[in-house]
Amino acid sequence: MSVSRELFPLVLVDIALFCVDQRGLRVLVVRRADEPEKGRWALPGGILKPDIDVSLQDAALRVLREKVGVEIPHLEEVCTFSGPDRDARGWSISVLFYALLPRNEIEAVGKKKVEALDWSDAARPAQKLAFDHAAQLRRALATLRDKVERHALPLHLMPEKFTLTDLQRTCEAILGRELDKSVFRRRLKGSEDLLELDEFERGAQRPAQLWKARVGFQFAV
Amino acid sequence: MSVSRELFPLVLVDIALFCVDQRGLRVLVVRRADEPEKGRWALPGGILKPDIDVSLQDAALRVLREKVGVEIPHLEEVCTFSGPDRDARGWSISVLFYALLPRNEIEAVGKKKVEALDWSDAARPAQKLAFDHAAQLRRALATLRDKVERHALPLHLMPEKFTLTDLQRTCEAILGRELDKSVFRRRLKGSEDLLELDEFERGAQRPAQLWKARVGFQFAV
DNA sequence: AGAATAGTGTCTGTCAGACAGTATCGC
DNA sequence: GCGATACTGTCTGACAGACACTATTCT
Repeated sequence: MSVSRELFPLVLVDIALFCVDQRGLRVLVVRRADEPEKGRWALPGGILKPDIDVSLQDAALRVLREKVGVEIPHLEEVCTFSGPDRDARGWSISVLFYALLPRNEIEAVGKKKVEALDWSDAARPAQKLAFDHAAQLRRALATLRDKVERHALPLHLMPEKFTLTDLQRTCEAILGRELDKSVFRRRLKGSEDLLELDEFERGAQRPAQLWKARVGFQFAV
Repeated sequence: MSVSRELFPLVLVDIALFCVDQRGLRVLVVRRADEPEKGRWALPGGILKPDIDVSLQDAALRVLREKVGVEIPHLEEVCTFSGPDRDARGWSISVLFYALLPRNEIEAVGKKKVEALDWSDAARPAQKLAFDHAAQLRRALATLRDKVERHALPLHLMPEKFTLTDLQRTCEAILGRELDKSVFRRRLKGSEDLLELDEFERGAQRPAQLWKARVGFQFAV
């Protein structure tokens, strides 16, 4: 069966892949290898393939696997972007997701890939992004911030074991502001998703207790 | 230009159109006039038409105009539903929106339309809905409730002039629980979006002061 | 007067912010 | 001991819930 191309929009998925490193909250950007906008920086994205994807979320996971080389533990839909002029190929829809990458997997990103990629400042990306990806990034960041602001714990960004100070620094990186230690820890007392370990991280000063996320925890309020 | 149909998913928009009447929060359902699922009840929806729509939101407004016969003041995206099996026509994407219809425009709905439609209980629809529209309705309702729970005022559902008791009943209908009058009114004191009028609604007992929404108010927290 | 609805006042518990204070490490 | 980091205690103000109270109308 063949139909007119003009009757069907191009369907894409784009992903804002966030991580938190020493510099703060970062987002992955890749240099486009193909037209349109070849050579410019953009959020990783790709065309939906109905023959192999079973859902849009599945397509986003595949794109991350193919272009970035990692399995992502957490992916969430943000919203759609659509219209006749946002992509040179014609009427298009982008379904935007955001994903969270654990701190200990940052190094693995892009290992087997040839395309240039960069971890850019999520709030103020150094690169001018292609398409409407600057707006997409703002929306993804706002959605993520809103969730953490509403007291969801971004445990997907943490390694298996972490200290509460680690977790606080991660939240601060997302929100872009400092949190009060006492308030933060008081809130955590009521969390079902945190498990206390009998281990301590020994560093330069007083050892800090280690915690881990409950298996099957939800990134929710 | 012609391309294989299998490479392009069907792109649809569906809308949960809410109103509040004497019975509570209702959602519009229509009886499908065409295959697939002909004769079954569903949320109003339609196929994106890239030749006339300039965005998905625009497509949703057009569908409401065509199938329901009203201009909707407020439309908001909820999320997408996608996959190969949710529609008999093949791999499909539905972008779900919810819309709010002012109390005084309920009567106008479906006047010039032949298709059967019904205002169904939004929390417990009487009809068994086609496709995955039952899940879509649950998501739309959850999104709307979340917003009102977070103290957004559903002014889009109100007529031009209304009493605070009216507004409270509307919030209660959405949330499915009663609110405390004193708490509700205390909150409204700080609202920038409400304007006091020098008019009163005279009813069976003590007259109630009338209010109106600020022009250009946002349905936000 | 009494019922009904509109609108206000007040007590209380919870929780966030602020910040001081204590504990335990390395040096 | 001293600096640094981990962790706790406490005061306060904002606000939500509960509920009693006053105000104004109709019958």
